[in-house]
Amino acid sequence: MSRNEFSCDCNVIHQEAVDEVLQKMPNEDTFNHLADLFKLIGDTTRCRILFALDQSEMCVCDLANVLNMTKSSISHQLAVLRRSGVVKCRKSGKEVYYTLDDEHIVKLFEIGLVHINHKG
Amino acid sequence: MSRNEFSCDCNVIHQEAVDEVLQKMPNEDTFNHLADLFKLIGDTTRCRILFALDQSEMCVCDLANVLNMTKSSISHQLAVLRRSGVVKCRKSGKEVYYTLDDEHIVKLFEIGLVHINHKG
DNA sequence: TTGACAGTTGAATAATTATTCATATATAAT
DNA sequence: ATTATATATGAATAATTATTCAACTGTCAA
Repeated sequence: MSRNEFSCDCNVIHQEAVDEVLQKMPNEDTFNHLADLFKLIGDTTRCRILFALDQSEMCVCDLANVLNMTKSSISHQLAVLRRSGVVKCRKSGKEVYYTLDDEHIVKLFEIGLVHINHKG
Repeated sequence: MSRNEFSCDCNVIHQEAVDEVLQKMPNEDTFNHLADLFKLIGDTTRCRILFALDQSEMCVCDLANVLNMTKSSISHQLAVLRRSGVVKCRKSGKEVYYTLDDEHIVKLFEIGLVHINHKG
């Protein structure tokens, strides 16, 4: 199936290395999920929302004030984050309160921040 | 400056929480760099290239075969990764060999993989 | 020197997506 | 009931970007 139809336009130069790496490569789904996760936090607005929610539970208006953006923008991004399962919300009166619902996000941020300090 | 011109279209509901979070928020540049880092690895092709290079030094043709994509595609993405300083290359004869040049990338992948296994 | 191969790169195309705008819903207050 | 507020959401717009295609450079071999 996947290995029988070739899209690459060149020959293998180091067959051993290629075979060895091919064996260790995770499947397509894994890479798609991995890329989706990083894509999710690869946006300034979502980064800031998640960072804020890591400090404190917040409603949409508070987030809009912290980020200095419209409620609509924030709400759209919160919907994305909610669909991906990294934040959860509870309703109380007119307001909807959001919290971070994923332990790994903060760890990724920590390593990311170390990375930034190491480079320019 | 940044706090005097308001783009948000609502009032603060919880002033204390907002102030506290605002104090702890990193600056704009930090979030931009952080988002750029995650954007960099938030692409299936680049994920696979980086994963492959973590296993073994490889030339462009080998990578094209491992990923089953054209040399041109791979080369374009390698250029992106090179500009961001996460891979480096050495030339030998006709070939150009790429290696991973960033300790943090692998750590981010590890956490990402744990994340995937925890969720769907 | 000619041809083949490895790799790069600019331009074009296609796809994705963040924000805005307008509107809709639900809750609270008057 | 009516009005104001908090939030959500669909559609449109604008910006970003991954891949393809074509052309180019540099290296090796004959």
